[in-house]
Amino acid sequence: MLKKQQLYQQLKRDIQLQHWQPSAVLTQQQLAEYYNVSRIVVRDALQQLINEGWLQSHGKAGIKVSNFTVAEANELCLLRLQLEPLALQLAAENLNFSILGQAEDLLAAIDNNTQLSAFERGDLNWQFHRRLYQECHKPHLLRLLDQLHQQVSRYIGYQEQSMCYANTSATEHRQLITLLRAGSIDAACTLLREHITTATDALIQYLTKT
Amino acid sequence: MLKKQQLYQQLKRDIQLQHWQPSAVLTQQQLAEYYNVSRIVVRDALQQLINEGWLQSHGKAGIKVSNFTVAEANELCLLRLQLEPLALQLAAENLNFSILGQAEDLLAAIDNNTQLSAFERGDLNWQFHRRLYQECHKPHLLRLLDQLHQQVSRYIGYQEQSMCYANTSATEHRQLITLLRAGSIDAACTLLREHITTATDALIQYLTKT
DNA sequence: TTAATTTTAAATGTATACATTTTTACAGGG
DNA sequence: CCCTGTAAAAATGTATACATTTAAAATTAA
Repeated sequence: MLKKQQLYQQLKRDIQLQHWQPSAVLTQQQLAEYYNVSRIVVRDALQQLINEGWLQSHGKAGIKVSNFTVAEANELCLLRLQLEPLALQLAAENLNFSILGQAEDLLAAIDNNTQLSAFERGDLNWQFHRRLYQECHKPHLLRLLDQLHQQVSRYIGYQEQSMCYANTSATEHRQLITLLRAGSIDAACTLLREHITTATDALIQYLTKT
Repeated sequence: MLKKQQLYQQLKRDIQLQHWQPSAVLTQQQLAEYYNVSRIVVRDALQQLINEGWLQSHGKAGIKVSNFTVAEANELCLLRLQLEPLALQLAAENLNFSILGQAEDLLAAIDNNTQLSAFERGDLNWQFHRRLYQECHKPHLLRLLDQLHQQVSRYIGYQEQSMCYANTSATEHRQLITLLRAGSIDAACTLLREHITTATDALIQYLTKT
């Protein structure tokens, strides 16, 4: 595999694990030494991570790890509420039983594996949502949704401890599929909105508690 | 200035001017020779342009210039309709006379300079909208709006010839300011929606005509 | 002639080396 | 003691060189 991609993944993971603390200042050289790759590779990975919001280039002040605020969580929630139901609605007319089945398989993969790490569970979780949205066939909308998900996934290190909402999440996913099968699009969108709000609330509760 | 940024700007401009035709296949080496810089610089600029949707990496098939479709124009319109009025609404409570004045100055800069190129006019146009949206103080929302604008600005080469809607645009801008001054937020949002739709229609009309 | 396989060329990824800018540290004057 | 200006050092931008992969061409066998 490409070293650039390896480092990119590794950096994301290490940020999620809070190995690099928020607002820590990183330099290309540091990282090149630490991960034992050339600075070119580091530069490529950094630019990508900056574009995706994991890092922030404060110009001369160096590169900082983006930190997390309640305000940001609320903003991301607002944007997801604005775009995800839209995607679901547009996708609805293209959702057939085959696709819904694929989505259910992803849910099964989560439930059947009690050993999954928070990261793997988070990935599958998004794959589930994404599989449904995908059928809207709107590349730009999907791109924005992917970006928003990236932002949210930055918090996943925090969520690992506060796993309390995992069960309600699974239930809501099942309900969503049921509604879509029945063709109750509006109800599905409403449920989705609640789902997003619930997840955000759990996260905010955790953030404010610590 | 940084060479990377120079090349980045130049490439965007050349794509807008259709110097590099849509779906043309570019290579790093070609571009490095053509623009007389090292491949490192080209790589950096390309990655950024790929992230912003100007180019598409087809893996082994090389890098292609994104082309334009009516479907894409419609999708971008849909997303703008979803997010721009939201930003305006959120910004509304923070808009004071000073900020509205600054926005009007930008409009004046457009009107007073009949010599402006389509690019410069497009820039100022966006600066006007952006100045208003900015007051929503939602970094992620603003980031998404910037991205959407980037996508739209890719078409500007096409718009240059079809300048017909410039006048109505200027009028709508004035009305928008007036409504905001009067505190008629909802009316302003409605007008904004019409504004976006009008601009998109003009573009689509041009795209389908040729 | 075509299909397959080896060889060759070219493009991209990566590393090292050099240049330019920026930061820091320190010395001397106010 | 602080301020400032200059020298040293470190970090980043850029170029060149090398390595690896991928695409193309050509040669050979069926």
